[in-house]
Amino acid sequence: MKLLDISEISKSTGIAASALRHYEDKGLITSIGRRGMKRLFTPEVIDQLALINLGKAGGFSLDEIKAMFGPDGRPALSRQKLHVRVDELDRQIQRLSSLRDMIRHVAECPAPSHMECPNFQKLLRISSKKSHGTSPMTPAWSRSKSSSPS
Amino acid sequence: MKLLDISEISKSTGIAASALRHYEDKGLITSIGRRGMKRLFTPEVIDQLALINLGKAGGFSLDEIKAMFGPDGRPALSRQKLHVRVDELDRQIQRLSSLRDMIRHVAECPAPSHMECPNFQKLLRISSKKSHGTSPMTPAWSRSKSSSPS
DNA sequence: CTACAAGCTCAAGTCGACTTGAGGTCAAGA
DNA sequence: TCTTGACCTCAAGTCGACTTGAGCTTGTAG
Repeated sequence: MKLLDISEISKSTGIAASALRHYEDKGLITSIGRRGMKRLFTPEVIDQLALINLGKAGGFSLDEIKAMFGPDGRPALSRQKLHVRVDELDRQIQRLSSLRDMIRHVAECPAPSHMECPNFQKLLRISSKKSHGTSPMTPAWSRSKSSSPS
Repeated sequence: MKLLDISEISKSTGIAASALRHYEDKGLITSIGRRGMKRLFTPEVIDQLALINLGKAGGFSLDEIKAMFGPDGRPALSRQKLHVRVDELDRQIQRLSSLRDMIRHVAECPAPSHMECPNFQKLLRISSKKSHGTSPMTPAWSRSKSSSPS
């Protein structure tokens, strides 16, 4: 089984070496040794990193991701808590769908100010209701860099 | 039309007064005047705040939200750009759905380490493929405080 | 009239997830 | 053997979205 050094991992995942070190510091991934001073990883970490990316895309913090599927591959959370996550995600998906519908509406509605459009108002009210379910979730997967098509 | 002061807005929306000031500083909402030194808002801002919350839930930065539906209610982005947002949201929804399925799987699969479960592997590969579409989106609506049911 | 709770401003701090920089180490090729 | 370039560590910096704190102002209840 070929062992990979940090730059190979970085190249094949697109994740910066500094970030990989950071992940190791935080215990999300593990290097299985060193060649000289350089870290060596098994190809397996590539999958783990895919999982980490997915978790991040889902808005979970590194600590949470670690708790859900640790570097050893064993979930450190109870079934119960995982199901809570699942429900949170379902709500989040609902919210995103609402938002998408509203943005689509904004893009298409000819009203000068969308706040005056009864249709828009309706969408807004609906989405407000929905979020009043159970969750105090206050997310924002901040895009910091990248994206932003001028 | 009754004018509201900052604490009334705060109470009815659950958003901290400091955050409301922050939003005004950034130009997301506008107070229509002062009573003495105290800001006065029209009830309309409550809707705007609902919209802001939705945008945040969608992972947009305050600047982006401002660009999409400004404090005056006029979208400052072209239809084109809004549609790009819509597509981004669709992809994000896909990602979240994948993640939800995987977490659900982790919660239910009896395998000692989910990475060894072919089923899980499959889910992971599928979700990796999907995100290789068009987007460089690297989100994470960090939960910082709140939530975390012990 | 005076006290006070509630607001205000402005600067500085916080939190998570990294990035950047300075200075050190080492395996491998010329 | 010497050089080099890839990697290392550790501390400090950055970014967004607020929060906190210090010190000031003011409408209103007593």
